[in-house]
Amino acid sequence: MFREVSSKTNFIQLEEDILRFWKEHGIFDKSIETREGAAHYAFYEGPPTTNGSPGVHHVLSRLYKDVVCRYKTMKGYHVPRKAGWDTHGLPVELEVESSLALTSKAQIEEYGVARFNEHCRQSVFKYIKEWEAMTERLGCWLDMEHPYITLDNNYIESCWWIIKQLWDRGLIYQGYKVTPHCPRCGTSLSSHEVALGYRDDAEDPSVYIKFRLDPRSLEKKTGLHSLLSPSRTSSKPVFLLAWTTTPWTLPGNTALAVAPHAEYSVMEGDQDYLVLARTLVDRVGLDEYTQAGVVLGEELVHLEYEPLFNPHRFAVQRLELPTLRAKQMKKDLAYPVIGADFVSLEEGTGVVHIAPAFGEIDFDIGMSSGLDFVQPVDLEGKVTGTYPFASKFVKDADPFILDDLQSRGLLYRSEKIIHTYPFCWRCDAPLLYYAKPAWYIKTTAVKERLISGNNEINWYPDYIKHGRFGDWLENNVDWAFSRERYWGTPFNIWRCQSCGHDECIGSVKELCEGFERLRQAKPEKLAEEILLGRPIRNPKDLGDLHRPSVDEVLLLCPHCGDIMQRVPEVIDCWFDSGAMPVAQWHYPFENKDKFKQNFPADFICEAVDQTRGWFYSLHAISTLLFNRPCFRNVICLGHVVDAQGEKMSKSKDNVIDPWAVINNYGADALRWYMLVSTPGEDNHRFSTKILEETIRKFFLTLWNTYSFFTLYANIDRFVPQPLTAASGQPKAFTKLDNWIISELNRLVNEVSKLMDSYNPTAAARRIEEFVDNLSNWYVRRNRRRFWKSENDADKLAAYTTLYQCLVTLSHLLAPFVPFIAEELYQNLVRSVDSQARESVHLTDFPTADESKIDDKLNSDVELAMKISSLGRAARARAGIKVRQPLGKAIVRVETEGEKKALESLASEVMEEINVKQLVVWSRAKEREEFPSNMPDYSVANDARYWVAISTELTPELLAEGVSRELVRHLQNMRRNAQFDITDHIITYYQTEEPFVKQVINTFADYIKQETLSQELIDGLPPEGAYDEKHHISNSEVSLAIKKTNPKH
RNA sequence: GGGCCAUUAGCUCAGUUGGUUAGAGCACGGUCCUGAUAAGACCGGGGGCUGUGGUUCGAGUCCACAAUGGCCCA
Repeated sequence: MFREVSSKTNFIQLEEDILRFWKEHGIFDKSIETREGAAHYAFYEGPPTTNGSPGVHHVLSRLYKDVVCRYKTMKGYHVPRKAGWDTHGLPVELEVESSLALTSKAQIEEYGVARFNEHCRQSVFKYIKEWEAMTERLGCWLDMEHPYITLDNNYIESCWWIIKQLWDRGLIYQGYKVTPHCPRCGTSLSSHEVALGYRDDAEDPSVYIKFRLDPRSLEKKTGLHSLLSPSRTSSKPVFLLAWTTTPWTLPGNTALAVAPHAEYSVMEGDQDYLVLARTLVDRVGLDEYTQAGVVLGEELVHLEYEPLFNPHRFAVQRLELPTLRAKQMKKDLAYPVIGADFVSLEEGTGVVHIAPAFGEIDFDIGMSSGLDFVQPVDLEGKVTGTYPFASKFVKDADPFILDDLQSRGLLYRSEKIIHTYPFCWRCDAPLLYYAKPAWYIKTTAVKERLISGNNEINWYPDYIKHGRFGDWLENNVDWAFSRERYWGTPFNIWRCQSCGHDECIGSVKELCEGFERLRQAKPEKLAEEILLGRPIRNPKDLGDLHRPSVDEVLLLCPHCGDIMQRVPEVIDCWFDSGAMPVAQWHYPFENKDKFKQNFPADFICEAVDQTRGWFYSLHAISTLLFNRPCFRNVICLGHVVDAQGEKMSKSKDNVIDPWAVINNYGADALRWYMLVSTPGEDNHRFSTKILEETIRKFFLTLWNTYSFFTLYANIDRFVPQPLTAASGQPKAFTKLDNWIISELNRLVNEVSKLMDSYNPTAAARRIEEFVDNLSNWYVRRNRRRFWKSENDADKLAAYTTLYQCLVTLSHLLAPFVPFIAEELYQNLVRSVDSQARESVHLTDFPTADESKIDDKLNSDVELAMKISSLGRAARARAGIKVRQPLGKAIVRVETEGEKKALESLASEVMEEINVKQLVVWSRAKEREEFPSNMPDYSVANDARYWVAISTELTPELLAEGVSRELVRHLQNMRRNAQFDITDHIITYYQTEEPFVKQVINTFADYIKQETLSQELIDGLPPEGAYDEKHHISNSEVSLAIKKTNPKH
């Protein structure tokens, strides 16, 4: 016996029970252990950043990972799933900063790095708990008992090892990186944060600055020289006119850029010449000037001009790029004019002011052209040096700078402009693009291998491979992977205080040895440091490798014997996560076998924003270390957006809490909805309305089929037997039995194929289609076989068929909706077979029995459905209820084959459209045209088929119609009276209409059988009977029913 | 500003290598069926495939440009 299944069920309760079952019996562990020794399928978990509670938009990737891994497990693979948590980085720091109400790096240092980092650690673990709870409740199986956590010492040590490998190969160097910098918070912002703070109504100066060309360099250049010679007697100075909205960057100017192929006008005024792009003269509006001539931009290149502010005069260093060595003091300094293709001729003057200390393009061109690097601003945004406007905040310095230039006649014009400018999303300070020291990994050294390795990866969808990801690799630049922050993997470089020598430390052991050498070689140095009040730490006592304690470890410089201390940076958290193939196993310090077994990954899956994030950091590190890609298959998902297609964000207040959804609708419903509604790579619009639709359409249909089965199977005490041997009478199987089994096996094939090509959406949609067919065609057409009273071979065949479908479905559904699949399996399989595996998730994925697939039968039934559909349309057109039997239907099909097919299924079609006779013509043989206006027939057609239904109502047909009418009323009454489905009754009727009485007599057997009536009594019902009055055949009929005791 | 993706009915989505009348579900109106179903069937209204050009005998499918949205990068 099966457990009784109500047609209405509480899915939430069901899921919680199953979660308990899995936990109590360790089903997840078993699903992995039982596959030990089988082919290994390596999965890498992309670690979620644990800086906040999981939202419904985080559910999607968890889901896809789970579905694929569950599928592969059922396919016989050994699929361990180590969880991982990304615990470092700015996102975590920001979360903690806001909780502690800290707003700048200075405040963090004042608060104490040790305490601050401790908060980060706490915060991370708090969110990990939430993630664990949600992951588990969703039914996503992941080994969260043994996760890798990027903050673990072992994890950090593996990262150190990687960096050391690269360091030894000369792939790590220090350079500068221009980042959007918040001067108040003292920190760089990620591009995402920058995007949060754009304002399009920022007011800034819009100023035109005159740069005086060095007369000595003018002598050399013939083009300009000859142009100017007639009036050179008056020795008017020549200026290049440049435009800027950031006057405060002018002290950092070290070059001017022009477009080599553009024309520049030389404009003559009373006092001077101004040079600017010809096409921009009118826009700038040089009314008091006249054009003296035109030169090409390239003729200006290599001219030199006088700096506005010679850094040497204001106690600011002038460095040489790319070496960053300080340059000699020079009084008559001159900077070069250079040619560059980025010079805009749309706005400004066509002469661009270049300050390599500010702006990425400026810095890049500084590096490639060997310009000077002058940094007159500190990290708080204050002007340094001895300028008249020194120590002012840059924006406040602007007017003073302009006054200064004005007084020297170097300001041509000063206006205001409203434009878009980024501000800090937290503190509103204007962001400064600022060149800061940074450490780089020379990924460009392996660029070709990065690209060729990408070709070995299967991307889903495939266009990412040569699109977003491929493009990114083609434009590869070195990876700036250091951060001037606190909570992260400490960068394992120690630098000598005296000679500047750098040493990379590759393990904790090396660190200890280095310290030991210092202690033995220079005990007096150490003592000195301690005397100076400096905390010194022996790495042996280092409980935790994070800042600030790791900063207190000093080492001995092998070159000069002085003390080395760690550089202040921590590592980009993307490096952490990209290191996981190695670091999750603490490789190479332990687990060499585990690493080997799991590298490279067979499968990873994340959202599309990871192309430049985790997908890249994995690929880059793997290529650098092992010269090969580290994942074979990758699903790249779209994002979850709200019902309007807008991004979910706290500020828009459209974030959906997954718990609210799960507690309302259940995890399976959420899973199925997210899988089916939208293909993985598209954006997922999240709508609870459509989620509800999914439940109605799929879950309730499936559930009711299941509930229908258990209801009748229990009544008939059905015992499942192998399909082929249903009571030894395979002939008992009907065409429809064979058909649904054929469809089932086809489904198994298709689902496997789609899952093998990493397409759960298409697979799930196929299942949905099958369930629809099963419920709304197979079960509906075969209902009578289940509820008839004979327990014969035909009935057994029907049970066996439906049972087989449901059981197979439970296996097919297991990866997608693990809860309901388990419920089906436990009740349908485990309850009758104690030898069966403990859980559906420990079973094998079904394989199709090819011999059961009958394509001909599939298309035949499809034709029968089509014809039935047209038949119903024809009836509806005539306005005759389906319940009213009609005499004859004439069908015209195209081919003889179709004719035969339809005739073989004639009984199904006749029953479906309720006619007594079906005549089939094929146009191929019976050539005559199908009569389009047959009297007494109602016709419906589509492009290929015609169906005509006789509308003639004979007294016999009418009588039968009335009998069915009576049956329907009695059935409804049984339901209204809340009789049990198996209750037997006595039926009473009273009517004045002799026709109705006659019908009841004629169809007594039929009525009794359908309504489980033992007797049909013409007369008053006894006390306690349930009665209703109905209009049948234009007369009033009183009906009453009363339960009897069942005979047995 | 650049790159990638998407845009098909009010909503969510299918539409194979370009080929007769562009489909389904939900929603809406009507009719019907039903002792498994919160379901289902039939009819109907509602798109001419975001727009504009092109290639072609033929374009929702191919190409170009544009608009809108999403993502990434500036």
